[in-house]
Amino acid sequence: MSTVGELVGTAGAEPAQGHTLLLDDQLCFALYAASRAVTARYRPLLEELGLTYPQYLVMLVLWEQDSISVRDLGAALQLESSTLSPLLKRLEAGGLLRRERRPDDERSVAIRLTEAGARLKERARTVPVDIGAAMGLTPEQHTLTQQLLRLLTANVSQG
Amino acid sequence: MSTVGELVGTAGAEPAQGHTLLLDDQLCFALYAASRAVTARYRPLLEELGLTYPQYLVMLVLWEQDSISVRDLGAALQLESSTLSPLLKRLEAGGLLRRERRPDDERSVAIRLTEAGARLKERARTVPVDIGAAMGLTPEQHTLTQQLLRLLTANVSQG
DNA sequence: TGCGATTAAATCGCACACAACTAATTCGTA
DNA sequence: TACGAATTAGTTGTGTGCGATTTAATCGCA
Repeated sequence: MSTVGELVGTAGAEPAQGHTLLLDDQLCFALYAASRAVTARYRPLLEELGLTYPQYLVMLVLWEQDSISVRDLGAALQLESSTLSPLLKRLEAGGLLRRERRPDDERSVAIRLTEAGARLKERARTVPVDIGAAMGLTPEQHTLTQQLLRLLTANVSQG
Repeated sequence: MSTVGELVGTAGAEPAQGHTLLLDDQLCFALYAASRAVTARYRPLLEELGLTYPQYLVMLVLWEQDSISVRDLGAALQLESSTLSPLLKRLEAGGLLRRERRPDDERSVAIRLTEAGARLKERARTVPVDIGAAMGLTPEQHTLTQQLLRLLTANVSQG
C-alpha cells in the first residue's frame, strides 16, 4: 500500500466511523498509538543530542525564532506554562537556553538560546531526514496526513 | 475543505517533506498536537464517567474481551506494564475491575470487570458518537486518516 | 490617580509513559 | 529432574501534560 489512490480505493472495505466501542474502530486510538510510536522512534536520535521529544520541539521553535516569551512558546506548541516552566528549567540547567524577565514587562520571561543551544541546531539537521525515512510515506501521503491532522486539530480544538 | 479530493488538490501548494527544522514542516508535531487536542476533547466527556483517556482505552478493551492478562492488554494498547500496573490499580480502587493471579500460571494476572465496570459500558455508548461529531471529518476523511495513521505506525514501529 | 480586573509565570497535585530493574514463576533442556 | 533462561508483573526514577491555584506585574477605567 503506497499511494493515496490505493488507500482511498480500500476505504469501502471497512465500515467508516463505526460509532462502536471497539478499540480498533476508534480513530482516537490510531492517533494516540501513532503519536507514541513516532515519539519512540525519535527517542534514540534525540538522546544523542541530550533532548527529550518535547524539549526538541521547544528547540525547533527557538532555532526559528530566538528570544520568545513563554506565552508565545506555549501558543506555538499548544502547551501550558505548567508544562513549559519545568521543561525550560531543565533546558536551562543543561545550558541550552537562558530565561530573563523582560525589562519592559516584568511579568513576561524571554527565552534566549545560549551559544551551545544555537550550536546544537547543526547536530539536529539530520533528525527530520532520518525520521522522514523511517515514516516511509510517499510525499503525497506525507502531505495528506499532515493536512488531515491539521483539519482534525482545528475541528476538535473548538467546533 | 471537506473532501479528500480537495485535500489532495491543494497538496501541491506546499513543499512536501521539507526535511527542514521548521516546526510547521514537522509531521510529528501535527501528530503530537492532534493527539493532545483529541484527548482534550474527550476529557469532559470521560470525566462524567470518572475515567481518564488511557483508562477509557483500557475499558474499551475490557468491554470487548473480559478477563485479559496485563500482558495482552499491553499488547493491545502498546503500553508497558510499568504504565498499566498503576493505572489498573486505580481502576481497581474505583471499583471497575478486579485483578487476580491466574491459578494455572501464577506469573500472569487476569483483569476482570466488576458489575459496575460492565454497567459503565452503557453510559459510554454516546462517547464515540460525540467525538466523531466533534472531529467533523467526512466518512471518507475519517477512514483515510485512520489508514494513514496505521501505515505510519507500522512503518515507524520497526522499519 | 487609584484600584479592581487582567495577564504572565510558576507551583502543586495527579496521572500517564517509559527505561531500567526486581521478584516470582515457569519453561526448556541437558 | 535440576538448573539456568525466559516470561510476567510490579517498582522506581525521570519527564511530561494539565487543571487549579498562587504571585507578581500591568492594564483600564471611573
